[in-house]
Amino acid sequence: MAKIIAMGTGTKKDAIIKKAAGLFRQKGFKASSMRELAIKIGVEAPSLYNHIGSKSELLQAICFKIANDFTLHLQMVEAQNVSSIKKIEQLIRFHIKMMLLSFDEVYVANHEWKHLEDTYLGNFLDQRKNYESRMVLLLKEGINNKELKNIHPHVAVLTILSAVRGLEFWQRHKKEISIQVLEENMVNHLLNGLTI
Amino acid sequence: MAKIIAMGTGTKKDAIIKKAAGLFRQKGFKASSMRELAIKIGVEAPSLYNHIGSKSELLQAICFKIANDFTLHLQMVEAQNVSSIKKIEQLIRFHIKMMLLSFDEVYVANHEWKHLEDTYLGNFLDQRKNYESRMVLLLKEGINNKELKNIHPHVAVLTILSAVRGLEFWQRHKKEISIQVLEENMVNHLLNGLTI
DNA sequence: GCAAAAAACTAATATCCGTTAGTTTTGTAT
DNA sequence: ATACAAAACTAACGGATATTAGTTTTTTGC
Repeated sequence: MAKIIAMGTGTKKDAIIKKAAGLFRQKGFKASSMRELAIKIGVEAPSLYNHIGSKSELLQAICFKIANDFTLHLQMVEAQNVSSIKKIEQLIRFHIKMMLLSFDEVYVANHEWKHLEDTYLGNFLDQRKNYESRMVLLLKEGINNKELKNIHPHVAVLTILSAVRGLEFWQRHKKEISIQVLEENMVNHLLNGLTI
Repeated sequence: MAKIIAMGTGTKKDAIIKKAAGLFRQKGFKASSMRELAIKIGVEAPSLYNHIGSKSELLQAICFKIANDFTLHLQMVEAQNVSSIKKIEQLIRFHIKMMLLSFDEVYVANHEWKHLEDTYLGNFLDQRKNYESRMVLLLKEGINNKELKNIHPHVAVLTILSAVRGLEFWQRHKKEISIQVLEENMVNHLLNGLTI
């Protein structure tokens, strides 16, 4: 019947992964069936296997693409010669942008990584842990430089990462709040607090 | 074989719900099977149906119990005659306590509500929305009273709720960080920020 | 101790799932 | 036009799932 790849660039596999991200986000990995995915693409389920190896492979592709994006960005920020506070601000803004530009993928990486196969699961969690640790280092640096209060850096990282992750709920309020307002408010809140 | 209810108070159904919360948190609702749950309880799967109506009912019980706890607490706080900032602080501390004391249940309510049946799903989301709105009102009150900066109250609520929800990750760092340190740091961060 | 009720068990059903096998259609390069 | 490759299709399989029916065991109240 119809060809999978509609137009533009990117392989057919990429098109499937993109649709899978949308489906997995909406229904969850386990509750998403290959038959459903096939319908979304306009094809019978077995036809998908001409392009992909397995359902699991789709989840892997999504999770590791996102993990890689964040790791690469962190590397770039670390190499800069600016204040710790500027570095942290950049990380926050990048998280916000990623959540807005690659919502489905980030959401899936955040929520469905549990269902990665064991070997990939370990790898994924290691990458997360590593990212977190390096972010703690940045916070410690800021505390030592007296740029930041003497807070518990690990808790602060937890708070920041959780807050930006929560932007997934912002999708509900898209119409009421612009990206700019959102970004400035959240950065300001996380860095400077609520109190006067 | 063995009887389901081991000891102490609470009906047999309660015992099943409690174990279900643990299983659903660990594996996710869809990936959790009634057979697995039965094993955890030490019984054959069909025996569960002497005490519960369906798998879905378990999820409903968990989600609405938690939603109710939060709504009741909010009601109590609203009725108090204290500053807005004190009220918000109480909410934050309650979220932290709930996350630590009823981890499985809160986690499931936060992550698995998607799989509620349609009629319950709407009800659940309404309750969440209502909670959020009333929290926004508290923030607005604080801004009007000049207790708080002139931030966007909706974004601030989003940030706070996301940050406390992120305490689920704290389970990984239980040994390194005490509850008290965690609570004081997070409250301070969310209210007063990181910068000096 | 005995009857009634509660709760366990075994067996089975219908449904859905990811995936494979084998075949046919479609697209492409000469 | 034709041969080859890519990608679609249909049919089907083996396994897992929630749940029901029917039966037996266990507990409880007197």
